[in-house]
This record gives sequence, structure tokens and C-alpha cells, in this order.
Amino acid sequence: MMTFAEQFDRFAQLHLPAHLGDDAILRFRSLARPVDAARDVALGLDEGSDHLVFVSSGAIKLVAHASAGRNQVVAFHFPDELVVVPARAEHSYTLSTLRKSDLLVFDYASFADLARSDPAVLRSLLDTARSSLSRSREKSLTLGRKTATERLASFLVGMAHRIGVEREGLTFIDLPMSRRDIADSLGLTIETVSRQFTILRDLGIVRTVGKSGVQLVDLRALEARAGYLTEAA
Amino acid sequence: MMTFAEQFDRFAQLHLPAHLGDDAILRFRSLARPVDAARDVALGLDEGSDHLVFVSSGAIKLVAHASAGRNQVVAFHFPDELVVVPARAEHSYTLSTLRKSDLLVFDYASFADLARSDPAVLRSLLDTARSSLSRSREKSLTLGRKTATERLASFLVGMAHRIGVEREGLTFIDLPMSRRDIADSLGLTIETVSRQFTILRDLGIVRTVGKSGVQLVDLRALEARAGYLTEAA
DNA sequence: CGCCAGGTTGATTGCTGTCAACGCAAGTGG
DNA sequence: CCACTTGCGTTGACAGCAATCAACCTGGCG
Repeated sequence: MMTFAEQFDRFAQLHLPAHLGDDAILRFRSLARPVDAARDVALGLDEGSDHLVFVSSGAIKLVAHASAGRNQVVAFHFPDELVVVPARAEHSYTLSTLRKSDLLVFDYASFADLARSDPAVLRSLLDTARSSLSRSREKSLTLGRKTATERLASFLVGMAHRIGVEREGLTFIDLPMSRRDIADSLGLTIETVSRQFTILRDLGIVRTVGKSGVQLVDLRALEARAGYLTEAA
Repeated sequence: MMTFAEQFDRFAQLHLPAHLGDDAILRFRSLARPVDAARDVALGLDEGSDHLVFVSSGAIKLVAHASAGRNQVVAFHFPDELVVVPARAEHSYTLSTLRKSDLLVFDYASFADLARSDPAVLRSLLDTARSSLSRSREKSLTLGRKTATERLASFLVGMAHRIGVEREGLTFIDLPMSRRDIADSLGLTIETVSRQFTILRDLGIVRTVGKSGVQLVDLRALEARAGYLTEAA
């Protein structure tokens, strides 16, 4: 559990320009609402407006909802990242924690109004939006055109980059999300995800440790199965 | 075919703030490269850097490429819209025209550098990125969790909003893209798209006129089949 | 040590993909 | 002016991958 001061300082360091005056910083600070949530909790955000959420610690998922209880995990986010949470449109969105998390919640409109005065803050927001857009487009390709094996391989390669740690020369991932979350992120069922894990394990490409640990034994082979474009157009 | 002056004026009116000085406008103008392309042409953009493309006239598609020749249409764009075209990453992206189009191409980095001085330009860019992100997330839900019927219904409802025209009290859409483009956008095959059109036609929900015309006879029924979230969470 | 949510494995179904033929409209050239 | 071609869309038969339904297993926690 982090203090509000710790959280905001971290946020300011990463997402606000260094040159910002004390008064401006205080104004941003007054917009930040700290939320300290346990594992597997849906944040009750006002669905009528957009929000900006900074992840101080923990891990979260942004989920889109369709009819008949079908869910699609639109994005996972990890510490130090900033997330744009859209208001309800044709579908609604919820933000949930994957593990105990410390978050800072901003009202998007208020934040953007304050940022109006400072180009550097806007640049930072723009970069956040662009990298989310980029990941979302990659996800579209995955969901629209890849097989189950390729989806899981792409997922693991992506997670390796974002939360993987080196251990004895190999990449190790401690997945904060359940098989259901992975399935909802990849547009598959939990059973299919499980079977794909089994296939990769039997091929000796990954090793699973308990329910959440994954050791990437052969990253090359994993990438080869991810359906990436191999050669220039 | 529009003149460069016409195109840039339109762009400036929509995406640059009114208060911008003549010298600043001229600098943005000097970054704009006019491209006037025939139907079904892939723009040869440098894949090493991001671009910003303004659609003056026509219609375009942004396509992501996976291995084995699989393509995913990531976004369609129509006149007056601004598109962020990403550099090649794990997959590559190409921008192609759907019909004869007039475009203005900017190098993203140069544009953003110029915009550094003006918060209003950045706000505008940020809004562009946010609306693309929003559409991309909706697409993730469609690709990950919807059935073929729901995908086509969602697609038609979306297109109705963007390029539909009222005619005799009904919405009429003149689709600029082929069945293949629709399939590549919805993560389906052309045969499945065709069959779904037949189903909606047989149900009396839409009427097709030639290859590109679609008359939405019963918009309510179409929306009901789009898989939208019907009730509040 | 025993519970039990979460994960794995197996049998079967079904939606969409694949392969193939046909239809139709627009364009071309004799 | 019409036969031929060509590109796109539609329809049909069949196959296959992932979903569904159903046990069974496991490891993390009290």
C-alpha cells in the first residue's frame, strides 16, 4: 500500500513535465483521487464520462461488455502506466483489478482542461493514447486473423516484454491474470487457452510453474508461432 | 481532384485552431505532402516512421499484415478525417485507397514537433487519437466476441452513422469497400459476409442495391442483432 | 489435512472456413 | 451489336478449428 504522496510523485515524475510550476502541480494533484482496491474488484467509475487512471501498483484490466454476458478484455495495464477509460458508448467498459492495486483516478475532462495550458502534458497524454492505440490495433489483428496457438504465443511474447523478468538466462513471467482473463483478452474460451498451454508445454517451448508462472524456454520458437510478419512487404 | 490549397484550407479549418498565426500555418503547410491516388492504390509510405494522413476526398483503409498473407483492416477513414499511420512494428501497416482520393500526408514527428508550441493543435491530435482508440476498442470486442451476424450488423450500423444518407426516410449507404475489405475488417471470409448479407436481406432488415448500395429497412432490428449491451450494468 | 476455485483433459457439436461452381454486370474487341 | 472475357459476389457441399458440455485434477489456502 503506497501513500498518496508516493503515488502522485511517481505519477508526476513519469507523466508531468519537470518544468511544471508548484502551483500547476498542485492543481493536478487536487484532481487525483486515490483508490486502493483489493484483488478482483471492479472500480465504480461514473460511466457518463471519460477517466484517466494511473496504476501505482498492482495490475488492472479494461473490459468491454457485449450482450449475453460476453466480455472482451481490451487492455491489461501495469505499474507506471496511464489508461484512458472511455465512458459508456454502444458498449460499456469496466476497469477491474487483477491483484491488490493502488490507483490514481482523474476525471478526463478536468485533466485535459488543466493540461490545456501546458503542451508538454498534452504531448504526454498524446503519447499514452498513441501507444494504447498501437496495442489495440495489434490486438485487432490478433483477434481477427490469428489461430488459437498464435494468439497465445503473441500474448506471451507481449507479456514477456511488459512484465517478464530474466532468470537464469530465461524469461520468466508471473501472470497476474486468470485463464479466464487471458481467454477474454484473446477472444477464446478458457478450455482452448488451457489446451494451447499444454501444446506449448509439450513442445518444450514454455514451462508452467504453478498456475501463474510461465518460463519461456524457447523465445525464438514462441515468436515463430506468433504469426508475426516475417519478411518485408 | 482538389487543389492543394483547397485541401490544406479544409484541413486547417478542421484540425488547426483558428487563432494560429499565418507564419505557423505556413510551417504546417510546408509539411503537407499532397497525394492524389487512384482507386485501390497502396500508398508508399516510409515504414520506418509514423505518418499523419488527412483525407480530403475519397475513402481509405488502414491494413495490418500478419504472416501467410492474412490481412486485417484496422480502420476505414472518410473525408475530413485524420489518421495516424504507425511505423512497422511486429506487424506492418499499409494505407490504401478504396476509391480515387485526395490526401495530405504529414510526417508524424515533424508535425508533432511543430505542434509542441501550440496546445490547441495537440488537443486536436489527442482527440483524433482518442476517437481512433475508441473505435479500435469497439472493434476488439466485435472481433473477439461477436458472431458473424452481429459483426455485419455492427458494421452496417457504424457505417450508417459515418457515411449513411437519409433517403425517403430510410438510411442508405453506398459502401466504398469490397466484400473482401468488409471481410478483412470483420475477421471473416468473403463467403461468410455474403451469406450474412443474404440472411439480413431475407429477413427484410436490409435491401441491397447493386454491389455497393445498402438500404437499411429496419434499423431497430439491425441494432438488435448487433450484440450491443442492452441494459445498464 | 481437506476443501474448492481454478485449471486441465476428453467427447462431441457447430459455426465459420475452405473448396468449388455458378451468376451477374461491366468492359472489350471483332 | 453481340460474343467473349473478367472481376466480384453468391450459393452449395464439406471440413476443421474452436466452442460446448462434462468429468476430473491440482495447488493454494484455511
